[in-house]
Amino acid sequence: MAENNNKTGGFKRQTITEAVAEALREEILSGQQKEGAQLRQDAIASRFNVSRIPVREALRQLEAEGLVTFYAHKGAVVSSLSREEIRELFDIRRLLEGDLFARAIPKMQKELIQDAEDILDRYDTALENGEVSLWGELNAEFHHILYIAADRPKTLAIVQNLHNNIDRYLRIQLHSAGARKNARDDHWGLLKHCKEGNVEAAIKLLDSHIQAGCDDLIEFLDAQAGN
Amino acid sequence: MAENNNKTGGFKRQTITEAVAEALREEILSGQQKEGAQLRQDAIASRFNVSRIPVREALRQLEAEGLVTFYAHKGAVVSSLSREEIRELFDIRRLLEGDLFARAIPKMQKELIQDAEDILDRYDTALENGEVSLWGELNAEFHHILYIAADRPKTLAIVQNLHNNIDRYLRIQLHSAGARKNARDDHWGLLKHCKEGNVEAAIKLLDSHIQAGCDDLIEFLDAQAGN
DNA sequence: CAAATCTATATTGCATAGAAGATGAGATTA
DNA sequence: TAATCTCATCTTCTATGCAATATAGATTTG
Repeated sequence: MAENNNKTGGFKRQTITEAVAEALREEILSGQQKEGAQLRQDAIASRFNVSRIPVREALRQLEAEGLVTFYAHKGAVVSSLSREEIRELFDIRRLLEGDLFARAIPKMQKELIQDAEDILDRYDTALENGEVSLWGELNAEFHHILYIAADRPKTLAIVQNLHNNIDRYLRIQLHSAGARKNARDDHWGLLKHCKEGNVEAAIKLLDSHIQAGCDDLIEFLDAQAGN
Repeated sequence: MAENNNKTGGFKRQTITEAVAEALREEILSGQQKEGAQLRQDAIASRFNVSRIPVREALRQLEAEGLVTFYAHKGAVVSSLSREEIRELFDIRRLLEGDLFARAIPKMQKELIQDAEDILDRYDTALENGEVSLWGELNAEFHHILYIAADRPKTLAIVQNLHNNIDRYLRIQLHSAGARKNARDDHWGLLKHCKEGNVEAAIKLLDSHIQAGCDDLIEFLDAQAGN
């Protein structure tokens, strides 16, 4: 607990509440805490060597983000999404990310496209080496860099939250090699359209890319539920 | 849908945290707590006759909703939005509400349209009688009923949150009689398109309706800042 | 007189503890 | 046997208190 002790020169002071929120969020996103799991406050508190108060505050924040659900006097559990809700979140993504992408493409600088290219290269090597956790990170990083030039912080925050609510399901689906390869091809295609400034083609591809991801995921979940 | 009529003493049907969150949210939405206002925990706690713990948890939730901002060791203040952020939120509304509306119109039942009509009638009388607070409520109720048939809870929740972030600015603008009358005409037009099942015209009108609201608001804010 | 430093006070952040509500196993009854 | 009740136990929920931090005014210093 001595790592928080930045008395001099500490620009960013983090309270315990925020640190716990971040840690728990990461655990949920990574699937370490699975959907429906009970989040017992004193267990979490003793795991982080803090009291239950900052744990509770962190859980309230995650509740507002949609990642956990509170039941009065029964505690918090990791939220779960129905098929319909998953589809709905993907539909919202198509709308918002399409808008972001269309706004971003005309404003992209060369170096930004270069950065995106670097990410895709690393993505490809991660794919070959089967580094699953890296794959997810780079995928998120790539999509993020595509939208950053749009300069739309509020939209980006919503999109980020949508990803936070979906990612733990997507992570399950990473086992589908076919989906990964399709995603890779799509990504290079998206980048090509960016370079050429072809907004219409780019958006169309993004739309089908997200839709395909959704369909793959649902199919995977159904298959998993059926076995 | 928040009828909270127990002002003195104990909150009963919820946890105190949730009750405080609801009450504070309402105060911010209504403009009773203005943007930039310091939300001192002790003052709020003693005002509701509770301790600071549920107050802090409520504030964390409102933070995640975007209504307040925490500064470590300095406390929470009511969030404020720049012109650009306001515009952005309205743009997101156009996207999401357009989608909701398009999905809802084909599924609307007669009685639902009747309910919407009733709301508009009450809206008109409220307009004539100058009942400002009622106006805002009915406006929200009308828009909500237009989207409910879409059966898209996640989208609706996001839209609801967008409204929560915008409404206190809109409420300032209610003084513009012209805007109110334009809104009324738009609303009747929207309902007419619903009855006729004319999705395309309905969406187009909704889009310009929201856009006009945004333009009016920005203009109003600029004029107010300039005086 | 201005700038820096110190001190007092107010406010937040967190821990501890006890009250309130939920859960489940064993006892009791029909 | 089956259903219901009771009680012990666990967990959450909230209050209280203390420590850490920020802020403003007073004091000192150059």
